[in-house]
Amino acid sequence: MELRQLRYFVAVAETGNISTAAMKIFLTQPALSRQIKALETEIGQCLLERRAHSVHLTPVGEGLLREARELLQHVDQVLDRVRGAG
Amino acid sequence: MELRQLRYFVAVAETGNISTAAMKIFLTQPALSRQIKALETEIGQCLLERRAHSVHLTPVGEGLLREARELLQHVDQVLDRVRGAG
DNA sequence: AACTGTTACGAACTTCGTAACAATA
DNA sequence: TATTGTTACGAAGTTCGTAACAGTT
Repeated sequence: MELRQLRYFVAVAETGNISTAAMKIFLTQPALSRQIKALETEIGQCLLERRAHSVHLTPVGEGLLREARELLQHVDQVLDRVRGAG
Repeated sequence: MELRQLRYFVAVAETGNISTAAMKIFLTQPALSRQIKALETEIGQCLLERRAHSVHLTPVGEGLLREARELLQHVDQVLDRVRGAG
């Protein structure tokens, strides 16, 4: 699991739509779609219900969204602390 | 900052020696040396004092070691929870 | 001389973007 | 038909290993 994938997933979850999320993070739809799928494969769980004009988080996806946000905040904390330690 | 780099850094910190750490994680010395240096560059802080037959953590490095361990535990927690959520 | 870490360069791997496709309103 | 997500394939970027180097005991 890579931090990049978690950041991508959060973007999709917040947008509810892969295309728009891809634009927000300066990526193309296919690249984003692939990374989300890779994350699902590694976790072994379905994170999104693919619908016609949007994607909807599964319960597992909702859980991961909360966890991912906390984890990414944690990463930022670490960076801030270490950079400030100089 | 990548999780991979944090894992590499923890390995070096625990071993006190890049060569041995590299073997433990099935990597070569140059690859490990580069990634540690890249981490230092990104953080903007020196993490290791390079000595003759070993490396020694700077105070900043000691701090990052604690933070990195916590963060990597956090990552494992997230994976366990999400995988168990199925 | 034997051990450490670093730098240079080409190979392997991963991710990316474009193009073509499938599905739904 | 217009919008969405997915799959295929070659290009770009990153990491890796080998080789050559520099420093310390």
